[in-house]
Amino acid sequence: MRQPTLEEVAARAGVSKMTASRALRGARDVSAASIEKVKIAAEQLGYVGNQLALSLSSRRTNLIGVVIPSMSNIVFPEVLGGIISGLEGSGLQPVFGVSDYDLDKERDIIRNMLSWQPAALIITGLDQPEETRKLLRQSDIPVIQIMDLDGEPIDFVVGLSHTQAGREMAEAILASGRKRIGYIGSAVDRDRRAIKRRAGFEAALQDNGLTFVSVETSLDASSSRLGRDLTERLLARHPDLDCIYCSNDDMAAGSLFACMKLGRAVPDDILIAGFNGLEITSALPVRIATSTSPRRAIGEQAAQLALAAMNGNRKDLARRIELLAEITLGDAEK
Amino acid sequence: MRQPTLEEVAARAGVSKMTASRALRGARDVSAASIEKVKIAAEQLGYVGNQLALSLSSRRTNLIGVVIPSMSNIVFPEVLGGIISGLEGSGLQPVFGVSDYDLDKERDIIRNMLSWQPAALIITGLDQPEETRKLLRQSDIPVIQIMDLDGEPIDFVVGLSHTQAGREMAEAILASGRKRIGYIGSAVDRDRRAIKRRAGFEAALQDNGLTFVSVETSLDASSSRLGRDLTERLLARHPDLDCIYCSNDDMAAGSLFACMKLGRAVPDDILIAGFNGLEITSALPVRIATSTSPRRAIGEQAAQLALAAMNGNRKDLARRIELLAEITLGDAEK
DNA sequence: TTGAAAGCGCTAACAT
DNA sequence: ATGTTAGCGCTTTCAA
Repeated sequence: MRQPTLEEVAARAGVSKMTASRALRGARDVSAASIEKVKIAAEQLGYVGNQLALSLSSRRTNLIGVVIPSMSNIVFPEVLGGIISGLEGSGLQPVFGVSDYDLDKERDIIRNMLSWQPAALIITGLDQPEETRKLLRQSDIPVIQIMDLDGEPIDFVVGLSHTQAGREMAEAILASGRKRIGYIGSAVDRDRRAIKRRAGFEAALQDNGLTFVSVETSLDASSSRLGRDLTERLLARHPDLDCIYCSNDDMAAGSLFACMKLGRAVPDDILIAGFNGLEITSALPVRIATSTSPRRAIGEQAAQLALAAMNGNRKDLARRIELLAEITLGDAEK
Repeated sequence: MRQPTLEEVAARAGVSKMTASRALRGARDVSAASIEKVKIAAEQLGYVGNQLALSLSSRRTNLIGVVIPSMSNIVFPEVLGGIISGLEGSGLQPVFGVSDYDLDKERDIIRNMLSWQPAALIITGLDQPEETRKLLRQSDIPVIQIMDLDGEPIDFVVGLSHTQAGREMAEAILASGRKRIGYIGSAVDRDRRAIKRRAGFEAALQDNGLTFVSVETSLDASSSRLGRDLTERLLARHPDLDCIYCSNDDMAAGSLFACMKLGRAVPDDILIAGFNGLEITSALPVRIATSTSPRRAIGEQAAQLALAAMNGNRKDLARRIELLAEITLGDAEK
């Protein structure tokens, strides 16, 4: 059995398609009697409407395309949560794609999304290759890039500087007197924001005449297990480290667990630092150092920016919205 | 500047709309010369295509609607990952909605999704009220319910019995000799699968003449922080517990952290049990007890079932696919 | 306040 | 191998 169409609703209500359409959309210029009749008919038939026809006809959709690099890192679902909440009540429907940190895949996803004529696009990062940027520029729909800030946005960007976040963490750690610092990294070939944090961190070390004493990295995605394994390897070679900077909090949690197993006192003996301020950092037996990324706020602001760009004048809107990461040394805080 | 249409591509290539359409879709009955001309024209114009028109005209979309209850519990993004992977190469595009465990919100999301004429719908749980079920039955598209197994599916269900998972964990724990068991629960008003696990666990206790010594619950969403706080409260009142069953692994991790802070030996002194088999359980300094839910497999199988139901004969497909949770007592394993 | 006509951009079905 | 016609289900536009 086919879905009933507007035409059938109209027939049953004894009015024209147009009157039925207006009644269902809550237009003003319709008599109360018509509205009543149409609503009843729609209810009886179980009318649902057809967005394909609606959108094709009206030449606009209520779709917002969202592309994130990963689903298995809780940070991105949290950003999505922020986007959903920022879109609440707007009638806009987010559509997601996951790129697996693959820029070619990202381009394909974006191309596919564009064919749905979305009202706006929210994509992660600023490092899209020219081919993708061209696709987006041609489309003429507002593009909001999120999470990063180090680079040039296509239209708008909402994020934070990871280079600076890395630098600030290094400075705080150095200020606490640590000197023999190691690094553990995940997905080192593709997590571009982690690479920026590391670069910022290293730049600050260099300013102080230091470098990482040792580095352990992997191509695997970040996980607490990986953090634990890389830490064990790192400490086996360099037991005298007094700090480990981790590519993110998943890694840092694992790093902490490794230290606990090895009987290393955190943070007195060795300081563990991550990035994101995941919920778990507030429950760990020891508070590690971390920068709390405003990821939910990024999602919300991006959603609101998308709404504003769709409606108002795009030129009037701020191109760059910088949100700050809040740094803490955890239990090593003086 | 408007997006170029197929008509414009055809004109530039010097062929009809239909030939252009066929060429772009890789149809057989088109000359190599036409294909070449059309592809070049499309490339030059930056043609993207319009899925709205395509789907309206062909009366089928490549959309799969997916409704999950939460984004902040990593389990559901992992299911989405499984769905995405199961859909890979099929040309199908998942569209997500998050219900916040709210059945009214879920109904609205489903209604909205139906208006996009999806090829199939994947929704979480079996506990939809009659109104939602009616909506889905009327739509005549395949509905795959996931995660649960305790109840009657609309069309298909892929999941596991949480009642049984709870029962099995209780039996394993009792077999290990524990007798004074407490429970901590999150989102107790809405996490219906956690409620089923608890019920199964309690049923097994009862079979052995036992009950929970004490219970601490909260309306808040599960988190390691909540697990830690509830455990502290529970142990303050009942320091003699020899086991705590937690609503899930996030809670259990927090519970473990609380025990570590309190200097309680896990698992010798007190056994901590959760549910899901989250990645973190493999990195914790102590292995807790947990049931590893096959959540990624559920996503993949649901996706494949959706594909099969769209193409083949729905009647030929298994209505219920049961996947098993793998139980472990962690370091308490004999 | 209501309706009729036209058309959104594409494909199915039927030509040729 | 290619083109023509009709139409998907709705809204826009214009007229009444």
